[in-house]
Order: sequence, then C-alpha cells, then structure tokens
Amino acid sequence: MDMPLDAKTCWNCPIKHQAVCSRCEPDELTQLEDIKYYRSYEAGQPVIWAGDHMEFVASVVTGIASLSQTMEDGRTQMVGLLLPADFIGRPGRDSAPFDVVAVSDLTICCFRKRPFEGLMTTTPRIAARLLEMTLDELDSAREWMLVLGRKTAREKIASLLAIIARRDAALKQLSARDGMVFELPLTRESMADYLGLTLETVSRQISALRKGGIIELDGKRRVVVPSLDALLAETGDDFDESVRA
Amino acid sequence: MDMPLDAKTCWNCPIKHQAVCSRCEPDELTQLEDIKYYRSYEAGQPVIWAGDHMEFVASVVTGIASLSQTMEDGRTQMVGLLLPADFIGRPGRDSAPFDVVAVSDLTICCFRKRPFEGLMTTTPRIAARLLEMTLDELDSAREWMLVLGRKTAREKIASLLAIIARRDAALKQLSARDGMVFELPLTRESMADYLGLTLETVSRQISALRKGGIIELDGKRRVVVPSLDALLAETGDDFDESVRA
DNA sequence: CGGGTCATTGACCATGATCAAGAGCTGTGG
DNA sequence: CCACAGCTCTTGATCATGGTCAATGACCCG
Repeated sequence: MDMPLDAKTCWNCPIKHQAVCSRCEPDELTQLEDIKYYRSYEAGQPVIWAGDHMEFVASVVTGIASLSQTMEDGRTQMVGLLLPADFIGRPGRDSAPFDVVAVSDLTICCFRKRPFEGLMTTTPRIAARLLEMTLDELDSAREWMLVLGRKTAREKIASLLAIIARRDAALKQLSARDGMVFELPLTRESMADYLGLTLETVSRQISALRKGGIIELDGKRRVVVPSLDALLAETGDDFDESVRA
Repeated sequence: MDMPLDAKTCWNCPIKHQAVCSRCEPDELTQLEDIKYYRSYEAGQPVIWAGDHMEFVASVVTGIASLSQTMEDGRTQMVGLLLPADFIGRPGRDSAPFDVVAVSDLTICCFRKRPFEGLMTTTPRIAARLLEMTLDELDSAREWMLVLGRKTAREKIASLLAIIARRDAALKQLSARDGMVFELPLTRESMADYLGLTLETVSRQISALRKGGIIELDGKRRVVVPSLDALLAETGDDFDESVRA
C-alpha cells in the first residue's frame, strides 16, 4: 500500500508528465510539495461520498478509481473511470458531486484545497493544464453518452474492451495489436455499472464474444484479442474513427 | 435573423453576465470586440460537422443548438443542449469532435480562434471563466449519463421535462412552481435523440404522463405542470436532490 | 384543397432484465 | 488434507420494456 520513499517526491513521480502539475517549473513544484500529501486505499474502499465536504483535490498516482452515482432504489451508474494522472475534485466547489471508490488498490496525491486554489490564480500553468484535462474529460464523457444511449449490449461490451485494450497498450508504451493480452481491471458488476447493463447481460455477451472467436479468455479476467479489427468491428463505431482515437 | 444593432456590442449583450467573457474588464471587452463577429442560423441548419476544421470558438447568444453524434447506420445521440451563454469549440484543438445543429433560430458570437487563444494566455479572467463553465458542463454530462444508462423511458421523459421546466423558470427569473407553463423547444425526434429512445416511445410516454395527470398538453408543444412534486416524483431522483439542483 | 411535417396509436417482436440454480475459485479451520 | 463458506461468474427460463413497422391524425402553409 505504501509507495517506495523515492516515489514520494514530485521529481520521481510516475505521473509527472501527465498530471495537473505536468507543466510546472521546479519552483512551482516546490510550492506544490508544501501542500501535498499522499493517501492510499484498498480495492473496494470508498474515497469520497457524494455530498461530502472536500478539503482537498487530488491526482490519481497509481491504481484505478470509479466515479459513480446511485439512485434511491440502488440502481447505480458509473460516470467515469479515474486512471493514473486523472484529477479528483474541483477548485471552487465545496462538496463532491459523485461517489469516488477505489476499484483496485489506489494511491492519490492530495493537495489542500484552499492553498491549491491560491496557486491556481498565481500559476497559470496549473490552471491551463487543468482546463485542458477538463476539456478532454468532457469529450470522453460525451463519447460515452453515445455508448450508453444508443449501443446494443454486444457493442457496449466490445467498446469497453476496446477502450481498455487501447489504454493498456498506451500504458505499456506499445500500440494495440493483434494477439495482445490484457487484464480486466473491473468485476462483471462494475462493467455492468459502467455500461448501463446487468451483470448477467455482461457475462452473457462476454461469452458470446468468446464463442464468436472475437476474444479468448484465460481465467475470468485475462483477455486475448486475436484480431483487433474484428473487435473494433463489433463496437459499431466507424472504423476510421476507432483507429484515429 | 439579424439582431437589433444595439445588441451587437458587448455592452448590450444579453449574455454578458453568464458567458465566457462575463468576468472581463472594459479594456478586455474592447480586445474581444476586435476579434468577434456574429453568425445566425435558421432552425434545423447545421453549424458545424464533426471533423470540420474550426477557425472560431463561439458563445450562443440567442436560441438553442444541439451537440450530437451519429453512427454509420444512422443511430444518433445528442450529447448536449447548447443554451444562451454556452460555449462552442475548444481552444487548442483544431477540429470539431461533434456535430452542432441549430435547434431553434440561433445567433452565435464567434471569436477568431488564434487571437482568442492568445487572449486566453494574457487574460486569466477568460481562462478562469472557461474552466468554471467547462467543469459545470462536465458535471451535467455525468448527471445525464445516469439518465441514459439507468432510467426507464417514463423517468427519462419526466427528467427532461423537469430540466426544461427549471431552465425556463430560471430564464424568466421565476422559481419553478405548480401550474407553471412552458414550451418544449424540441421535436419528439430530438427528445428521442437526447434521451436515447425512439420517437414513438417518447410520444407514448408523454401520452402516459398526460393520462396520469402529471402534465397537461396545450397543442403538441405547450406543457402545463399542475404539480411540480408529482413531476419530480416521476423522475426517479432523490427528492431533496431534485429540489436542490 | 393537397402536400408536407410532426405526432399519435396499434400490433407485434426482440433485446435485455429478472429470478433462480449451480459452477469454479480462494481462503479458513477442523 | 479436506470440508465448507463466501465470493464472482456462468447459464437457463421466463418476462417486460421499449423497438419496429405501419396506419392514421392534426396542423400549417402554399
């Protein structure tokens, strides 16, 4: 759960090239060092409940968290997956709009909110990077709305697999390719919550893709993609668009 | 289609208190005046196609536009409704990610992209306001994901009506209340595209709400809400949450 | 009056939800 | 070392919600 000591400085931070602080000059990083602290969570633990008062904003350093909403009767919808470098919280707002839950073991780098808001006004690099990240998030959220509103169960599963495959390839500094293997970071239930399906439908559609030769399974979580084109064809997306993304 | 002449200055602009320029000082507005121009569109006309090169960013001044995505086979999903003061385009990106279409007659205030990007770096007020607006948009998009992923057709319709009712009340500087009347700015088909339904289902559910006494219809587009609580109860949302929003 | 657009309604069907049983895996304790 | 509890996941049977196809209605404007 603890990171090695040398990872606890901005200098050695694994997300220093992508996070909200990635544009900072050394002296700005020093200022950030003064107001930051790390927190770790085990898989399944809540990080924030919707409505909670937030005394910090944070970056995901390692692990995955989910952003989700739950209705009174228990229906829940995941509205975002937070991966390393993603930002949690928002300057200028006091309470959290959504639940944040650690999906895997998770470490986040927290900045005390008031001082961070101060830095935002004095350090345009931070504000500019946050704007850029927020605009990207907004585009992703809108792309996901097409998945939720218009795709079939099979297309939804294929879309999720394609996204995880691409992200995983990027993380390993490789390009996604035929024969690639990756691990599903989510349970069937989390996938269902992300896709607006039930866990039974998720299970059935994964079996269907396996029977159709689109994917192979090694255990419940390890996925092999014999043909990336075949998988992308199942997403329902325009082919050019998928490759471009 | 043309605005009265006196509306074409920032000083008399109807959205000067909400738009991306709302925090600007007079001299900053003068700089914006130099790089801005208006465009008008009739209901139904396209403003931008996904993939188009964008030489401007813009604010909606009057009217409504939709932001949407279409799949090869014609399925389309609206991913946002752009109301007066909402921002179109993004600094730092060249091509449009989604289609923008005028839903009603529409006037937008365009800023040439390059000079606007320059102003963003020299005028922190603009960048700060854009960040705030973008964070709000992101929250709304995520709230809508719950509607798309988890609500029933009836709840979706009730949610849309509740949103339009609230927005309409806000526009008229009133609070939403029992007996209120408003106009639907969307066709049944646009509502379907927004809600991830077919137009037949939209029509049926509106009829069902009418038969259930939740709403009354005056023609196809004018809606009366006898009891706001009754409407909110149909959205499936937590009551407190709905009132708070 | 006729043509066009937008909306409503009906009949039928398919997709995915629900309910239920059981398989596979892991960790714990006798 | 095995038995069992507690998971997650799979699969089957049935049902309901919303989609599809089709006909008709309401309204507007030439």
